[in-house]
Amino acid sequence: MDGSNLPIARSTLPEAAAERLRTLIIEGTLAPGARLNERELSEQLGVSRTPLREAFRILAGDGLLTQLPNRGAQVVALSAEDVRHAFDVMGSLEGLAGELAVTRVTDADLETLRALQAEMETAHAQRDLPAYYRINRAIHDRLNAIAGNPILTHTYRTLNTRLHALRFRSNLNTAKWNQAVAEHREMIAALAARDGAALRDILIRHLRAKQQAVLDTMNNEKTLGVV
Amino acid sequence: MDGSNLPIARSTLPEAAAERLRTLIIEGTLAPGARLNERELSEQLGVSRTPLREAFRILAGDGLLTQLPNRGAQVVALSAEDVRHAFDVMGSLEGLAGELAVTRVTDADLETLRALQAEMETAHAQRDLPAYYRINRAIHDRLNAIAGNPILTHTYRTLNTRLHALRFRSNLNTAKWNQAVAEHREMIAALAARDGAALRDILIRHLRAKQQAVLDTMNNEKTLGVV
DNA sequence: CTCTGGCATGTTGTATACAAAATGCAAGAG
DNA sequence: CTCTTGCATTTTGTATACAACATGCCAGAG
Repeated sequence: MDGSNLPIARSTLPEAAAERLRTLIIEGTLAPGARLNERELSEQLGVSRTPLREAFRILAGDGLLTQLPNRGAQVVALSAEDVRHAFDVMGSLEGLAGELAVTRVTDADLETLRALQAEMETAHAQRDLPAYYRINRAIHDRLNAIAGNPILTHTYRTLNTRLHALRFRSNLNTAKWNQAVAEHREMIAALAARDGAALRDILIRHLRAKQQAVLDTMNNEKTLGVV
Repeated sequence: MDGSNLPIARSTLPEAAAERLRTLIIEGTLAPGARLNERELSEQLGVSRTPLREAFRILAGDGLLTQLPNRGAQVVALSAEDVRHAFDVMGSLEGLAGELAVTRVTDADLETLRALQAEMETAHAQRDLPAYYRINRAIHDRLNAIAGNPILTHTYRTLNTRLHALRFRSNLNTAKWNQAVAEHREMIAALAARDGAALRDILIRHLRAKQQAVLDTMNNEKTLGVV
């Protein structure tokens, strides 16, 4: 047999339910702080309580739910402080990704990234925010892949998922957006130059700006009473 | 009511079972790669399969187990490559802890750390390895606490737990041990001087040495056929 | 002898029933 | 009117029964 054994993603009910709930949480359908009734949810999802409870455990491991004994599961509500902390950690991790990527990047990788960068510039010029987000994520995923450290990727992705619900709502003013796109250009330049320290600095700066944007949005919403 | 509401650690069966299994895995009673039979384990632990399966999900979230659909749970076996990756990430995280600690450390903190350092020197002089490990862990936990970032602490601790089983077996030759103690001295000096960059460098170097020790041990055991 | 197919057995996946705990409400005391 | 106390109801926790799937063995064909 050759190496082309495609795994066929057979999923179990707990995983499927967890995936579904994850989406509902990130999209905000299940709001932060909401308590999840097992019977009710199990009926809505069409599964029994047993696999649903396993799904809860999965999501608790992801940091999307908290579970209190005899009091059920609850969607995590991140405080501004939590966001600060999470971004600090993500910055460090992405900085490491940059340092590692520099030691492993190939010309083909750079080609791919430059293509993505071009797409990003187009999306930026056309003020296409959804496309921008999509490409942005693709670039950062790519960088993580080049770094070649699965544990790093997994850790980063988990933290990122927790923040995803918030970032969905982060507003990007023109100045910040311009800045972000410029930073992406710098990133690719540093990577091409194999300058790990520079890439690390840019990535940390880049993430700090994102952090600030999210915090500003949170603060705004709080002031306006949106949440 | 005053603020002294002690939480009373009421634990549920899944958490208790997970804790128990965690210990068994770290101590090596449940060896890496071992498959866990649900019925058998549930009888041994005196719980039914339902809470045990939730325990499996918890441990899978910690990265101590892998679960395959219809094929049960299995203790994770870390490859040398995995260890390398995990230590790289831990280094980055501990480096961040150092940078953050520098901005928040108090004189009282330094006093505590110096006391621990003195204990460590004693343990080192007396060649008391268990005591050394205990104090070493206390110092690193302390540093994380000073950094004041719960998400960082949690992420670090999770990774650390995964590696714990391995470090239990890492042999420390005299030269490496001397080096490690000296690095601890440097750490405290950098922290006292509030020199974040220096502290970060020391911590990363420190962890890289530990990484090498663990990898050497793994390699030895493999050569000798211990595992 | 080797390989395939199918059956018996064991193991995991899911649903459900029952037990235990928490919650909300209402009645009564202060 | 407010606070406490006990009960009814709801909700979560655990055990168990049954279904679906995987595994290993054996028989029979080639």
